[in-house]
Amino acid sequence: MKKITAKDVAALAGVSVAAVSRAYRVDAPISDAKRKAIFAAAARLGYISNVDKVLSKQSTNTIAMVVSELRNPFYPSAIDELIRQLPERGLKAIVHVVTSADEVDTIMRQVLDFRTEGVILASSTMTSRLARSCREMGLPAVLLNRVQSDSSMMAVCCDNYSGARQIAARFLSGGRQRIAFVGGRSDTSTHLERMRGFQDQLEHGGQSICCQFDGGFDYQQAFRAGQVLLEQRPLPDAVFCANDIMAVAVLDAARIKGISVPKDIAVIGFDDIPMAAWESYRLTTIRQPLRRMLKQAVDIIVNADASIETGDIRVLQGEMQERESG
Amino acid sequence: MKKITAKDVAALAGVSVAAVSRAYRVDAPISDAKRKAIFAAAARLGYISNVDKVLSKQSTNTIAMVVSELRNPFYPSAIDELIRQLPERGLKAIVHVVTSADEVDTIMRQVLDFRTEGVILASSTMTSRLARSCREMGLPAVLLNRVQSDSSMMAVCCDNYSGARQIAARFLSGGRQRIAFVGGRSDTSTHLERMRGFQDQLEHGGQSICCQFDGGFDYQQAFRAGQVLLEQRPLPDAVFCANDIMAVAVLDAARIKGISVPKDIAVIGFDDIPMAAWESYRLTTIRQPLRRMLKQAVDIIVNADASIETGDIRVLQGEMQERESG
DNA sequence: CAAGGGCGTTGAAAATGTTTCATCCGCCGC
DNA sequence: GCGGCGGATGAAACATTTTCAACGCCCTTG
Repeated sequence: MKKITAKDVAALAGVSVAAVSRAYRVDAPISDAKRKAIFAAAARLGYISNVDKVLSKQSTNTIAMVVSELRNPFYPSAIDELIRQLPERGLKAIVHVVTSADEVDTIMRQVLDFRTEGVILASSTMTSRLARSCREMGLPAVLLNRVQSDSSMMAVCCDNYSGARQIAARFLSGGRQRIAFVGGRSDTSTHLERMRGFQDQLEHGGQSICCQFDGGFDYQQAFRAGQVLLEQRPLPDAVFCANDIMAVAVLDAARIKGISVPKDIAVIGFDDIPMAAWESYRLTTIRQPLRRMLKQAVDIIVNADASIETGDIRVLQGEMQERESG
Repeated sequence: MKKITAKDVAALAGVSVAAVSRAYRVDAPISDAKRKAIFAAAARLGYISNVDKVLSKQSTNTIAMVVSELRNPFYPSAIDELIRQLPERGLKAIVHVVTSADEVDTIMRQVLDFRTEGVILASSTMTSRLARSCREMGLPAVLLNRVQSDSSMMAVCCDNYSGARQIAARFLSGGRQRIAFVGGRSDTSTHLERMRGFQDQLEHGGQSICCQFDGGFDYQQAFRAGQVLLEQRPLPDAVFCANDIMAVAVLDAARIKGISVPKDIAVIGFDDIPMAAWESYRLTTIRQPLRRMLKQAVDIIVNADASIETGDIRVLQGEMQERESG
């Protein structure tokens, strides 16, 4: 197959080669209409401009990570783990922090502008659309702890479902009778899976969630939810919070009300953020195997040529960290 | 002045133009010796390669931020504040997370590879060398909360010295008599300024630090330091921790020992990380004006053309957040 | 030890892309 | 209506990249 050159594009678009060259420069004197026509022709022929060639030859050896919820210490921990692992593989990392106000297109442009070997997507929202865009652009993307219905994606997850079941089992074997749940945002897969696993195991033990609250994966909101929860009568004697930040908030609420943990109420979280081990909290939780998760994520990106077409979802087991809270 | 082309470089280096072209591609078949010779000749003539031209035409509108201590929530908060401010200015952010094990050269290459309008340096170590490299490369750099002896740098700082004096004054006016200090890492300007301000004000009130501990700006280390501190007899009745993470660790240590805060001992931190406001801690601290600090930092970068030569150090006042711990 | 083959490097030349420059064209002010 | 300004354009000059044949080094093998 003959190589596509600017001349071919020019012929198809009915312009000169000079115009094609100009179309790829941001400040060049060329009309928008002509540039659009040239891009259309180039896309149809599969023309790779010189600019693209230069950029693609820049060796990056870099992996991008997209995160959105920096205030949840789980994400800083994940980043930290990533940058610890990369040097020994000869890789570097770059982090894109996005807000929920950002547009998918904006983020994608940013991710693509800074050329990388692949992207680890750990933002809580928009992940599926971002992942699809990456795929269209031929950029390997791995979802971290997000599962999409689209099973052709690549993803690395902690087994949220089974972790939540372990928590329910622990409550049941501890003889807990009135079991509450503080959820995160119901549009996230982590929330859904953790709730489902928790419910399923409770039902398996002949119980069910006695009351449920919305903590929004956020300390402040979960603290208020905890205050309400702890005013329920009869008082729930166990509560599973869908992540550690919310569990910590509930512990704080309990402390203020003088409710004893775990005697009066057991509290268990999920993630095992550094604070869970702190002396003020001693939070029992499911540890997400961050080291292995990020290793797998990087593996997937590095070997992406092989697996880019096939879905590749790896589910790793978390481990219960038994501390004093439940 | 005649434009420098690859032909000139080739002539000076005694090679063909093809070799010059190849020198700028990472995977090109060219010997290291020849590439080095070509780069030397190019540097001498001021030759701008095509690759450089293409890259410099990439419009970035992006600001880089270099951080190193993600486990201290202050830095995630700073990043968060940055990305909140940028969209309305038509800018984006990209974050480089470095470890203390990284080499300055490695980081610089990474920062430069991803072309940006400027860089905000908030890493705790190596900042001065990084800043110098940036200057050499013509990349505007602003130190965030680091001051270098080299006053020609650009920097935005919280007034650590005066904040620490406020804390000492508060201890003095509260009638505290045995006043302790938990320091961070003594090679950082934040540690030094906060200690100096604290000492100066204590001395001004006729007191001095009764005992000092090394908390390494880290929860675990500060927790152990706190345990030792709280076994001193007579027990110190006030302690200033050079940042909030360490203050929180000391509060935890006090809680375990059953020592009452602030009755038996007052604890004050510095930064006002989100956790300081949490119900478990209610930590009195000096709030770093993150919003204004980052606004100033971005201002400096955006207007860098004007001020790049002149040192520009802006010191903003923090504000005491009076909570229950001291 | 010599022949041969593979592999990385090289410069000349061909192919490709970029910039200059003269020109065109539409628009505006006079 | 006319001059002039400024952006857009293509041809051609110029610059860069790629191809290709050849070279030389090194290692294998007879």
